[in-house]
Amino acid sequence: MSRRPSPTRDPRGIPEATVARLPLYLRALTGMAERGIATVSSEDLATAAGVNSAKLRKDLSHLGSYGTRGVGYEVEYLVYQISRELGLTQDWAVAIVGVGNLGRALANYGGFVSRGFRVAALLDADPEVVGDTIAGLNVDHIDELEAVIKRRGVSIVVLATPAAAAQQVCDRVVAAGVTSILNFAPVVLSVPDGVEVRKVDLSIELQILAFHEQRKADRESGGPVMAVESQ
Amino acid sequence: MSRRPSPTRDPRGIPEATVARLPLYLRALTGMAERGIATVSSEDLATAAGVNSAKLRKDLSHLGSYGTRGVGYEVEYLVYQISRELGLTQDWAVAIVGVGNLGRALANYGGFVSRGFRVAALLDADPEVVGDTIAGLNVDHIDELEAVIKRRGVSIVVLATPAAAAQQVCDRVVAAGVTSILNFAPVVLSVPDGVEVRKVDLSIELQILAFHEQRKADRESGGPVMAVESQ
DNA sequence: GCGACTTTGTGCGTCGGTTCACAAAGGGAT
DNA sequence: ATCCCTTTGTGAACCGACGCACAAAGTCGC
Repeated sequence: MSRRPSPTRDPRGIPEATVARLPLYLRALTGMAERGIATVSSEDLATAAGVNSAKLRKDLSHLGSYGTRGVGYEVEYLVYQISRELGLTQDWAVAIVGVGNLGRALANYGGFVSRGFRVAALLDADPEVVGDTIAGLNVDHIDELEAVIKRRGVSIVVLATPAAAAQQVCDRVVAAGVTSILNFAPVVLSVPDGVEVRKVDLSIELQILAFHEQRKADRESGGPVMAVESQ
Repeated sequence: MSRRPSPTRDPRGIPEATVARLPLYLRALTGMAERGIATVSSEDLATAAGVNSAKLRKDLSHLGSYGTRGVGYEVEYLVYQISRELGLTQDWAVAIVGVGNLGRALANYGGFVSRGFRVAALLDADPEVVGDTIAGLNVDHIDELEAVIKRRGVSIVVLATPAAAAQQVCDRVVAAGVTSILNFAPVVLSVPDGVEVRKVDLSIELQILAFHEQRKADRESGGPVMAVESQ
């Protein structure tokens, strides 16, 4: 299903890995623009973004041919092109569901709303917090979910609920027509095709770090003696 | 440098992609254990974790041969094996640097400390918050960074500082001997080899969602009609 | 004790992504 | 106007990861 022709790539089909890096390039570029830098080479931009320069050039080549050989890329122009490609020239109404510690932090997080995004609604089930004003926004009751989504044109929902509530809220959000979800709850959400879920899981990140940390510790103590291990 | 023999894989060399999924399996398994499930098939566990069953079996096979053909995996035993592999049988002291909205949320986040992790220190530069008690922990001044890390045996640092301070704090943390960092600041940290940095970037996740959202919108409106665009 | 059934562990083809290395393209100096 | 120098854009080899499909292995019922 939805097989791709494969030999000829869809001209607008930007690889997922590239999409994930474009925001990185954008951030580096806006920093440069603010410092008054007019043009930049792939080498310099790659260094600033922490990637390989060949990768950067290939990534940018998927958007079009926006560089000038022998010179580099015009910073302002590239900022515009990447912004447009990422859909940041329009602004997106974001709703945050779950106003616990994390939801509150997200609502107040400045860089979050930086470019193209606007927190348009806060929702929670706890009567204790409903009606409160956080980051200049009133907290609505979760019963209003569907109405709020429609009325304020919310197209991206951030889930910061307890794990137990996440799937249920997710279902309602999807039923209300939302197709982009950023999930902070530690559960695997199941959604129909066509709905994009991205997951941020602090606990998993820590566990991955612990794995590598343990590995290093093992290598140091038992390593040199029984120097087996990948040799 | 550090070339791998490649044909014969290091027996302890677990693929990075696998490591990233182990915490997912672990979470599903602990849930099952709590519900009193004794054994589970790769099919069921895979469904619970939201992955393909072949992938799950291959992942687990990297840890050893812990299943029984015709039966499945013993839940408790597998929990132990994965925990051990991830290094969760010991506990890790974590320091959170930057006690703004996000740092505060992290300090209070329950699931964060779930298994094997313990928030051992909070640090900040702002005299206003230094001395406060958050989540039962005193906030120390950033000047104490090196001393606190040594004294409390911190091996993982969470950076929740403003972007401008992140690299500087990172350098100090690394100089103090820490080799595992979880970075929430929207900057590309540069660290020496051997230091593991994982990055959580809310803004980037949103931008990726916006890209796909715009794509869907394009496809619906202009897609079928003027399907040209770069053709 | 044996046969049928279930489920694991894995060999192998495939695919997306990364990197190298270079030809093509443009700018600036003379 | 021409040549040299810089930097882009990309062909092609390489590499890890994914998923199919199946043989090996072990259990349960009779």
